Amino acid sequence: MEFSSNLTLEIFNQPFILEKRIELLKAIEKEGSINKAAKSVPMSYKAAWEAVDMMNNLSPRPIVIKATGGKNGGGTELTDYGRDLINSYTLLKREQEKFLNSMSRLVDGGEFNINAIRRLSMQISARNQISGVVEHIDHGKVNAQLYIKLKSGYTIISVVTDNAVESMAIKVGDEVVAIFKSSSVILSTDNAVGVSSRNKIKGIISNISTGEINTEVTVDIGGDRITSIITKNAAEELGLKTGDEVTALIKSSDVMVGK
Amino acid sequence: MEFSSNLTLEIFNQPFILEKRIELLKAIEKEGSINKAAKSVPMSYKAAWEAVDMMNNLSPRPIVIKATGGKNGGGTELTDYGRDLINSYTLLKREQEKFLNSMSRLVDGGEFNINAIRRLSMQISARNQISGVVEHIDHGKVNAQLYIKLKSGYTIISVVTDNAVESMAIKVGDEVVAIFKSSSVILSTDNAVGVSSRNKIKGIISNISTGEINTEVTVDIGGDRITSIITKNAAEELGLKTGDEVTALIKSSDVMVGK
DNA sequence: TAGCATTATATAGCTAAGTATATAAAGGAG
DNA sequence: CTCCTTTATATACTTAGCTATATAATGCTA
Repeated sequence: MEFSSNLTLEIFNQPFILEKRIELLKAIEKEGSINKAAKSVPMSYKAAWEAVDMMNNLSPRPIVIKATGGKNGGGTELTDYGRDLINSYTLLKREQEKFLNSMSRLVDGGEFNINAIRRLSMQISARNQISGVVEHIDHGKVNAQLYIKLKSGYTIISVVTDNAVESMAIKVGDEVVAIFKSSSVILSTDNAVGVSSRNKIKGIISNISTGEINTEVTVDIGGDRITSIITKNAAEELGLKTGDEVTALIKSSDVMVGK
Repeated sequence: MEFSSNLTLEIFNQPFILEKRIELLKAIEKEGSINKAAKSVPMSYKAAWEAVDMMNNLSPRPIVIKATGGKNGGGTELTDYGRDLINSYTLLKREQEKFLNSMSRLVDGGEFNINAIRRLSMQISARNQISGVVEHIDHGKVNAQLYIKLKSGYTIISVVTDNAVESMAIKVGDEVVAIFKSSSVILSTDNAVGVSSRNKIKGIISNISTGEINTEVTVDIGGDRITSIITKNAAEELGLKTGDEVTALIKSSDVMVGK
């Protein structure tokens, strides 16, 4: 069984953006006129014009600028906002397709139960959720070590059961999310060479928020941010302040993987 | 902005189940005939008959049984499979709506970025994902303690940052998922009264899978199951075997929350 | 000014999908 | 066997949304 769905974006309960209209907008960007765009999609000029007009009216900001008359008789161009809209829609559409695929898989696999489905759209309390690409998998007897390359260049190692790797079908090259609680992150002001934790990530403190007991430290590691919660005392002993270079230490077994 | 979507289930690339048809099936169950059902939806008999016929043809198993002639002229009834289908669809539809709502929220909140959206549909490697209801929240200075009542009767305590509680809008009565890694679960054969961990859950060992280094122990706690990974040595020392009563110990700070 | 390719607008016609309606076939109940 | 209410099937009509097409209006260019 396959699920499908036609993701439409509504404004004032009016269909605003849908698959076909995105195609039209793309064609307009390419062709420079509603006329040619309509032919290339293909659809009638009337339908195309009405679609464009409606979108422009519903949208808080214009999506296209239309010129009637003039050089080459005028033409129609996308605004920056319009281009943003296309990109956003494409992104959301892809994400929704992933969601529907997961649903199909659950139903087909006979694993159908409300709990399995609930997990499909879930927010997680863990503060640190950094996406990266699996660059290597070390299969052990029971556990597997995933090497996740972040866009900041660092590699985070996650230890999960072989079982999990299999059931989530994680392969090298997959984009995954490294998940760990902020309380699992220990900070060090030296290079922490003598510490056993596998993940040692250097960064600059971008924010310190001191509470009565605990202190929340945000470390910028170049593109991504890691949040650590340590006791107020520890923060004071280390003399942490914004701009300092610190090393974030995370036990690889504290890192979970999301896909 | 609002996203909407018309979730259709397809078989052989043919629309199979959609909103309207579910309404029809429900009406058939209630009325006992296509005729009356069509009137109550409302739609024409022809449309109703064709819809039912198509569904029955596409489905791997019949959805309704139709009798022509006989007592009261015959009638149409749902099969158990048909009823399952309605329930499943309703469930999936609700889940999809939740997903779309999350998308709307992300776009409206201006938090729009691919990472935020990726997280919407994510599987997590953590083995233990048990759903329950929040029965109490203890707000501390930095951390909050969530008391999650499982359907097995046990209450799991999770410590997360106040921040997370707020950003996920977790309230008493919400259905949430307690998430923890199997390696965070320690097992004890006595009642572990002298142990500091907040979560002590008694259960019966339903499965033991021994590897070369680690042993995976599944504990049935009455309705839910907890998976623990401990070293092979530890398992042998405790003399664990299927059917034994054990206590699963989980540090409350190792428990994350999903919603 | 005449030419142009476009936007803007109107109108006629087509098509798919539905409604409304009529009619045959079915088969148990009385 | 006749009655009853349904399924099963066919036909004419309606409607929404589209296409196809024609025509004005526009404003730069040569």
